[in-house]
Amino acid sequence: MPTPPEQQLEVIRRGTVDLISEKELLARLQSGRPLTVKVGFDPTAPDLHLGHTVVMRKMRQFQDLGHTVVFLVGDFTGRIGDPTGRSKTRPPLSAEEIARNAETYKTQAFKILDPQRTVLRSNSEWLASLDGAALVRLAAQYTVARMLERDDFAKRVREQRPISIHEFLYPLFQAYDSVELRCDVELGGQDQLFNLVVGREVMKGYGLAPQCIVTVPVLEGTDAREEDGRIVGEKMSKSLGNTVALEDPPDEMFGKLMSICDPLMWRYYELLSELDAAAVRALRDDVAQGRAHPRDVKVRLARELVGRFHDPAAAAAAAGRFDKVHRGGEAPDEVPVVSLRSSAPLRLSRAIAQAGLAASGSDAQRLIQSGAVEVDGSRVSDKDASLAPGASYLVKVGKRRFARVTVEKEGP
RNA sequence: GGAGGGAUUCCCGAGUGGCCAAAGGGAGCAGACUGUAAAUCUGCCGGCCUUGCGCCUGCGGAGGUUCGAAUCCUCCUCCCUCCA
Repeated sequence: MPTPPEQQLEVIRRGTVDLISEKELLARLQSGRPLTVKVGFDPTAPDLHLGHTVVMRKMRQFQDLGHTVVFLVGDFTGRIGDPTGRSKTRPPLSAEEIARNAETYKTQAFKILDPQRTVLRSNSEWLASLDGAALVRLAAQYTVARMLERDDFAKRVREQRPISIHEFLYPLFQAYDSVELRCDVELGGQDQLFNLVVGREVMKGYGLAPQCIVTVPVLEGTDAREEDGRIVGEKMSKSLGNTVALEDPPDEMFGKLMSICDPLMWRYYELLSELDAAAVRALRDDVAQGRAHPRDVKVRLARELVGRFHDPAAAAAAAGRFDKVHRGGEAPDEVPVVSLRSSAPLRLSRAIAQAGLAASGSDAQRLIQSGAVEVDGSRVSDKDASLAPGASYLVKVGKRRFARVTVEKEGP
């Protein structure tokens, strides 16, 4: 029993930024056939993170409404890199790497997507063999002036910074993917709007009905901060190191989520939580009125997300350990055990470095001098301190790096 | 094809012969404060050890000048801008 088109539109509209256009989309929904919905993913970052899940949840909604989602791995366009002015042409990935990344995508993506309604494709399938004539035809579909409307290009023109010709190919190729797949809808992050619009124009040039466009908000990374009541920060991205990866172990995922600033927590609730808007608003009111502690509300968020990508039991356990280690300052149940050998007293700085708690001996000395090191529960601030052989020590560096260091006597 | 500008420690960016492991900012780490929040303040921020006003590595690459070079000279590599 298919959902009525108007109702489908309602579901699709929820939480989106752009929808071009509702009228066109409604008409396609009314056709009654399953629509082809394309979403592109960069092949160089096989670690999916929470940022990806925003769009993936929207994909899932389409699937639940009976449509087909094409999970398109941009292995060919990945060689170019979406133009940012920074990126260099990337070396093509080997067939093995592509296959491996695709595999990783599959296992991670299906934590959210419905495998039955997902088609996995790679755009090298058709782009790698595109010949000169085809390229000319494609390039003829768009003008330089319109290309320069793109923010990033416009900015570089203004600043007289270089733009390589091949960067123009990225949006064109992405558009060509839509031609090849006869897309009804292309879905992406808000930052993709330009590329998606190019897709519409190019499709028209090929005599196809232009795809509808749906964009969702871009999730800020864990390092985003509040400024003048607004959230300011780069998008979540692996290269910026501000992600919460789906594959992060429970403790790590929990810890990362607890470290976000309060205003960001609401953003995450809005874009990632199962709670509906009203429930989130209620939580927000509770915190504002002092009825709830922000920390507890953040714990709730962290547990929900860890529970979804692992399981509720793991989430509860992670919460417990978090409390013990970070609130109580105790050592976790399992600390790495390191065994070192020495005949004479072993310098503490050296031991810390060898145990992997610091980058180098010099670094360890600095940490000791700044008061970051505890041995068996008491702070050591003498950089020349040493550990006697034949004993075991609990060494703590910083707030949460621990190791059980055993110094074994070494014979002559 | 012609003219000019540039390459500095993780990033940006000072530095035109010794006082430079190299200003300043960012990032990062640590301490204080906390809710392991965030913001703020403070410190650190190449490596090694026999911890010494010690040694080694370091300013695109290779040579050279000099008692001494990130700073001067030569060649090379790469990048950018403008003109055509």
